Order: sequence, then C-alpha cells, then structure tokens
Amino acid sequence: MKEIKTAFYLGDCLEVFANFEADKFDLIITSPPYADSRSKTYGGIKPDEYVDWFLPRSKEMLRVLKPNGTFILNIKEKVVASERHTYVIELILEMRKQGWLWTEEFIWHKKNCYPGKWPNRFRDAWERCLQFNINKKFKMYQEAVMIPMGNWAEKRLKKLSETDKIRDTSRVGSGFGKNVSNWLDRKMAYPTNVLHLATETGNRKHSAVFPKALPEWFIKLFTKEHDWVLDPFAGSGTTCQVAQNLARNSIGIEMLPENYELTKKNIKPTQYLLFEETQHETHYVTRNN
Amino acid sequence: MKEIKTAFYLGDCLEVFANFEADKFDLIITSPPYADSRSKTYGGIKPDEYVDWFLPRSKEMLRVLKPNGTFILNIKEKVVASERHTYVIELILEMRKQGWLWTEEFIWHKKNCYPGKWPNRFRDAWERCLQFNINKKFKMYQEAVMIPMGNWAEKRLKKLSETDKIRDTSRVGSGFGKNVSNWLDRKMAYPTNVLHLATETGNRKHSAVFPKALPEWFIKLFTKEHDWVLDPFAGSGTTCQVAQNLARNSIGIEMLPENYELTKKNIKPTQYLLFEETQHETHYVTRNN
DNA sequence: AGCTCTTATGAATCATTGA
DNA sequence: GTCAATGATTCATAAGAGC
Repeated sequence: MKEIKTAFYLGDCLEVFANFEADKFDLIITSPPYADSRSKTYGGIKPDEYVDWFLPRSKEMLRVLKPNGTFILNIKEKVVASERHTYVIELILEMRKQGWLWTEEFIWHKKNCYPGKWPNRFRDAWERCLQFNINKKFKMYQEAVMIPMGNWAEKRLKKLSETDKIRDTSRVGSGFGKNVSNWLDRKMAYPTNVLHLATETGNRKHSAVFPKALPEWFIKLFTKEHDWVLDPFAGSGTTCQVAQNLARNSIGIEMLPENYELTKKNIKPTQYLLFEETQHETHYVTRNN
Repeated sequence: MKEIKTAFYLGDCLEVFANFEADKFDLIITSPPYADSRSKTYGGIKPDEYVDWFLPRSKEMLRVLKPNGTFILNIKEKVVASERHTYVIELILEMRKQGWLWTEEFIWHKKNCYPGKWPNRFRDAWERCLQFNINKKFKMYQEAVMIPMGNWAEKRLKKLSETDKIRDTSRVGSGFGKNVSNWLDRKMAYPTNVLHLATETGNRKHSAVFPKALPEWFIKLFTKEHDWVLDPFAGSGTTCQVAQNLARNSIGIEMLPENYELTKKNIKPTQYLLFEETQHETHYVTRNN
C-alpha cells in the first residue's frame, strides 16, 4: 500500500518551481493561458509577448522534468489581423534552443468546437498537443492507450451497460466474460497521433480547459502508477483530478485564487485522508490499494 | 460555351514560372516533394536545406497568384533524429517575410493511414494544409463545401417513413410539407478546418500524393468555374485532373518525365479535343457546357 | 430502463461602436 | 489614428425532461 499525493500550489509557476528539486517529474502536461485570452485573470499576455513570457517557465520545466520524462503542451495560436499568429511556432524554435527536443505534434480534434461563421474562415476544430522531451529515449507505455478497433467492437462494447460489464467481468471464467476479454484482446489497436475528443460542456461555473480524456490519455501513455505528474497552469485542477484517479502523484500550480479554491471541490473528498494547508500549499493525500 | 484549358509543363517549376504573367492564378495548390523523400527523383533535398530550396519558388508563386487568390501548401515535417524537423515552421516564418499572410492551417486527418508502430511513436495520421494569402480579403466560396449537418436533421428525417414523405411533400402548401423543406434547408452546415479524408490506395505504381478529394475540396472552396488553378509540383496530375472535372482551367508543372507521361493517361482522353505539344508543354483543351 | 426531444453552452471570430 | 469592449453568428454535445 502506497500513498498517492496530490498537491496544489497557489501562485505563478515561475516562482513555485523553485520549491521543486531537479528531475522530479515524469510528466508535465499543461494547457497554458492562451495569448490575449483570460486577460483579466492572467495579466493579459499579448501575442507578441507570449514567447518571452513562456520561455523562463519552460526553462524551469526543463530542470524539474526527469531526463526520460515528457512535456505535453496543449496550445493553439489565435487569429490576429486575419492571420494565424506565429507565437506557437516561434516558441517551438526557441524551446529547442533551450535544449528541448520537439519529438511529436499530436492533434486534438475538437468534435464539438465552438460554432460560428465568418466571411473567410471556418470553425477552428483542432488544437496542438506538442510533445517535448529531453532525451531521444523516453518512457512511453503504448499498450496503456490502445483503442477498440473499427466499428464492430466499438458498437459491441457500447451496447453493454456499465452494470453488465461489471457483472460479467467479475464472473471470472464465465463464457460471456471470456467473450468480452476476447473482444478486448483481438480488437485493440494502437492509436494514431490524432485524438478525437469532445470538449466538456458540463462545468457551468468554470471554463473547461480541456476534457478529462485529454490528460488521461497522456498520463496513461507517459507514466505508470506512483509516477509524478505536474500541471503548472492547473486551472480548475483537471489534471490533478485525473492523475489521482489513475493513482499517480501530482502537483498543480494555479495563480488564480478562485481556481485554487475550486480545485478543492473538484478533488473528491473521499479520496484524501490527510489535509494540510500552508500559505502556499495544499496537500491532499490518499491511499491506494 | 467556354473552353477549359488544362496544360502540363515538364521541368523545374522555378524555371517554368517565368512563362507566366503576374496575377494569373486564382489558386495554387500543391504537395511538394517532402524533404529527403523521393530523393532519387527530386535531387534529394535535405531537411536542413529545404527552406532555402523552397523560398525562391514561393517568391515566384507570390508573383503569379492573383492578389485575392489563395495558396494551399500540403506538407508535413519528417522525423529526423527522433525529432520532428523544423523546416515547415521555419518555412512559414520565412514566407511571411516574403509577404505571404499565414491565414490558416487546415488539418488533413488521414483516416486510413498506414498501419505501424514504433517504440516511441504512433502512426502519423495527419498532414498540414497551410493556407497563405496575399491580402486579408480573398475569394472564398464557403457554400460550395457545405456538409450534411450532424444528427439533428438526420434523426428527424429518419422518423418519417418513405410513404409519409412522398404523400406529404406532394400536398403542396400543407403545413407538414413546409416543415420538411425547412429541415432540408437546415440540413447543411459549414465544415471546420479539419478534413477527414482517406488516402487513396489505388495507385500502386506511384506514391499517392494526395487523394482527389483534397484538391477537390480546396478548388471548390477557393475558385469558381473557369478560374485558373496551378500545381507547381503536379506529380501524377491529380490536381489538374480534378480541376478539369470541376471545369476550372489548370496548369501542372512536373520535373519527372515519368510523371509527365503518366499524366496523359490520368487525364481522360474523352475530355480533351485538342492536343498540342511543344518541348516543354502539353495542352489538353476541353469544352465545357 | 430505454427512447425521443429540448435546451444550454463552449480557450471562437468578425464587424461595429466608443473611448 | 489606435485600442478595447460588445453583439451577432452558429453547431456538436450532454444533461434533463417527458413518455
């Protein structure tokens, strides 16, 4: 039995990073404030200033990430003056100068993207999930994110209600349960670098940063249980919530007090046994297994 | 009745461009040779040299494109030394210095991409379709690419039995018939900037550059009939073939004699009435309407 | 429970207005 | 002039209501 720690810090990540030793985290995954949006909350970083604002933070991330760890950056460039702004691609080039490897670019296809129609533009239905690494060799658990193959298995599994699945998988050795596992064995395939996820519209109070499925996918892919996950722009704490559910230790940093408070509500109370709070830090500790 | 011209040039586009007057084309769409691939055929442009190789060509494209025209560049960066190479994003930055506006980035999601799995990487299932313009205002015919709307209208119409639809639409002026037509009107929606297209596996002989549906979509979106389309890296002539079928004038440039010859076979013989060939040029002329 | 149908809304973008 | 704030536009989801 091991403890799963979930800590949340209030403050600008640039300052909070100083609290962490080097090579602490297995995965850093975050969706930083987009340029010019949330202007009231994050001081309104202008697109032209975005790279300079981000670089000192990515430099610290380089320090606290384990050499075989991964940094996933969910980001998308704004339209400025009828043009896609270049701060994202400039950031990639600058981060490489810092020592990051730009290993891969995943596409998050937003199935239910924001509506709208404009004279010379369609709806923006995708975001970048940039993968950065320190070494060419890094940890990756591909089997953890295998997906049902084709339509057949998908439809078949969708037909099973939750209770059916629980009941039948619990009957070990039963013909039906065996069939289910056969489907799973045979009909699983490795995914691609395109993720099809709908944004979550459930949270009414707060802007849904990314759907739970997004950090979930990357956490499964790049960490194993009891590894350490960091989200330096934690927002309403989705990453930490998912990490906790997956039995990963996690730390979130958020500079907005409202979000910081909200996070306490998002983390299910039944999942932590110990609650500590200092001026800058809240610890939720839960037990696993 | 107007002629639709389809011309094909043999040679390096950098030289062939000199034959064209300025502001000739309404759309330039191409899938240039990827860095380091097709090395035997295109002189093997190395990734590090790709930008320098491309820029003089994009400069000429800037000259021959109409001010309200569009340039669509289908491209994807190679993996070099376990990293995504940066030549594509560097190219974007350099082309902006030439005067291009980077208006948008469409994602081509390759639904049936080549299966495969690597230790540190999943299958690459997408490519960039970069949209460049000269002016902020450009021609765009959004209605030409509208797609059937999601579930709402579909489910609605499914409820109606065939006999119901026939009976009630025949009763002109009935309230019910009116409603049905309203549904039909609202059945179409504007697409997003993510294109879901399967790669074509038909052509075994030649590397499948892009599926017909890709140039088709952009030609419909950015040109009308009798406009001029250019593909400076025409390969086996897919763009010209599609343009001809859509009653657009088109010019293709290809430096490989094999491809040049292949194109004659790809363009259906029944569609051209006149055949002229000079040292560098082949004209297929067809009549429309 | 299993459907059908209604309704709210989300990291959007552009044109217009006002300071 | 430039910059910031507001309204209009619009569709894939999920939650909720009703049967």
